[in-house]
Amino acid sequence: MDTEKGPLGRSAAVEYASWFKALADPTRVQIVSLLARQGRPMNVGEIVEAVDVGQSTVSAHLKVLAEVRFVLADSRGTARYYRINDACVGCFPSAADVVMGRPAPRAPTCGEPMGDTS
Amino acid sequence: MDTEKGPLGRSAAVEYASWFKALADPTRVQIVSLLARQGRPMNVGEIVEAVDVGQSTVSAHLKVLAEVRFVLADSRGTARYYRINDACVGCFPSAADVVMGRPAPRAPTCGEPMGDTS
DNA sequence: CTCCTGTTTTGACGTCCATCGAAACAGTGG
DNA sequence: CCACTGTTTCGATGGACGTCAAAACAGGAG
Repeated sequence: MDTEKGPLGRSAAVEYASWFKALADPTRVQIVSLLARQGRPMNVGEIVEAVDVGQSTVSAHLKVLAEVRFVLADSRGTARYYRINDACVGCFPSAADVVMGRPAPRAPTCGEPMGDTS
Repeated sequence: MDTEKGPLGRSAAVEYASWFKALADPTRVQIVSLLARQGRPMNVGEIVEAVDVGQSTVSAHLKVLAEVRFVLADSRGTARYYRINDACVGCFPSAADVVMGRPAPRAPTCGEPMGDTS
């Protein structure tokens, strides 16, 4: 459970860093926050209207976020609906706790909702 | 308090992203976690021994972390002691909560411990 | 003043990233 | 089959990042 006083293992640090990196861009923060607050699936066009970058850029960001499982995709017809991964809503702040040297009291376990197990 | 359903304002997103970006590197995650767990000031040499990159690299990372106020520096003699910023221990996970569309129940307010108000 | 130790800064190198416009792809409807 | 709409992928461009070795800086001891 990694309760040592030393540094995080390199592999754990790599994984946590990959999560933070997914949110290391303002546009991606906006997208995730938008999907989390709306709490409903949104298609790419809707998202593009909310953040002021081009549509292909939004698509690229969504790809990044989906690869880390922050968002999940659902194809309906020609459109693609993205929604937030509810597991991450609890899990990601826990990661912040761990890095900050706290126990993670919110999400008991995290399975592997964000791990790159695609 | 930003309780809207729309996206985060661009400026807020930029600020949050800058915090996440500070932890978007494995070595920096290790450093922060090390300082948090040790709970005591450590000089650069100690930190270098815990993470396996060169010393100038550690120094560069510490500079990044200090700019975002994740760590604080204290010069004693020729050595420089870095310690975790306790405000961030509570504040940063709250940021994760906000982005994830949650109220931030842990840190009542955050002053401006990490803001670039230097 | 001169060495020594601990740290930051500089310069360089290779890699990754955000963004855009244009092109390719995929369903849907005429 | 063809047009249309929503989305992804491609190619390019400019900028930022992580890392290192070497050089510059600073405080303390002889």
